[in-house]
Amino acid sequence: MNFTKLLFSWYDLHQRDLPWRRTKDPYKIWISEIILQQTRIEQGLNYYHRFMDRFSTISDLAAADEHDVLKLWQGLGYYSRARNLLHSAKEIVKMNQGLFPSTYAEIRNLKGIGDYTAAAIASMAYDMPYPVVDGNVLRFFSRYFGIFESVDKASGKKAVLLLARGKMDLANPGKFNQAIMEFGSLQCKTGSPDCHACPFRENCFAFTHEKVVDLPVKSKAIQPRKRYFNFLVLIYKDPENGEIIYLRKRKENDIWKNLYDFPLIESSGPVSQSKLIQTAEWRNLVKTKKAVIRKRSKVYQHRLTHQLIFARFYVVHLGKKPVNEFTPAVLKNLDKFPVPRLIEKFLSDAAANGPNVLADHRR
DNA sequence: TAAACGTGGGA
DNA sequence: TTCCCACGTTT
Repeated sequence: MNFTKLLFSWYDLHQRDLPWRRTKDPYKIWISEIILQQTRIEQGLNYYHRFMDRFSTISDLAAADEHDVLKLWQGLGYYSRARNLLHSAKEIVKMNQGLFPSTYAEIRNLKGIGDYTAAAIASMAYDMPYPVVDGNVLRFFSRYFGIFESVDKASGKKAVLLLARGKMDLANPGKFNQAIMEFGSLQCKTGSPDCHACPFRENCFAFTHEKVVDLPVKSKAIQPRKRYFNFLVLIYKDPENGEIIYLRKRKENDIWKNLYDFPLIESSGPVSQSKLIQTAEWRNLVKTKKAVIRKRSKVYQHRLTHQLIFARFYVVHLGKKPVNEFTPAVLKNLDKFPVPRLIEKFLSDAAANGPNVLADHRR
């Protein structure tokens, strides 16, 4: 049996029924691919449904506020994916009257769409023979062909891409691509691949040479940078509106761009409370003498790929209305703002731990 | 081209 | 609990 036949008979038995597999709509495939890029299917599924309910067409998305797109994306991480989706939707409306482009080159040109996603959309929506090379395909083919170059380097990926082109079923590019990724994901797994029941075992280099555990080869992980965040959760009890909390929109080219957190004093190492309140930054943020530190949180550790963040939250009740550049929000509207997981976690802890420290009980 | 970009599953 | 790792694109 040839490669495609083996693959398809495996796929016909094992494929999962997922909404984006039942459509040829390039918009739906696009959205699902972007969500699934760095996200597991189980988690991505919910986001996909919510996204489609909220933005059912490209024009709907193009007309959205970035704030709302980020809010919908909250918790998924890699927020540039959401910003790029919006950017490209606007581009499609402007350049192509809202019609999704239909050539590989045009698709590939959209912001947020790289080699993998362009191939996925072109093959699944239009049945064009562009092989997808995602993490699953890299793993499977590096084992199957015995590729010992690092698959997270350009040369290793290129080698796999060339071999994938040779295997591609030109009659069914969409099905071939879905099948090969599903195979890598479910059968040729990272940890303990099910070689015993694998239809390709006889021709698999790694299996026949006992190199399954050695492949694929990856470059070594990088050391995360340590950062120390001292957040100031400034609360002012407004006579009319109740507690106001001050949020900061992150603008710089840094993590969580365009999401919200709190006024922040970043330090080069851990800082004690007594040292912190002596700093110029603290005095600049807490201008009034009538301020009370209501709570100092535990240190939250938040690990990103390249950063290890140690965060502490100081809940400060201000005695008088502050004048500052931050975004005021009443407590009940807090959940309208897109925030990173770290902030979400702090807020839910604050709400869960007895009397809400964010509420001002003084009279 | 190497580094940046987040989160969560699972060991 | 902590640690390690997976997942594509951009710059």
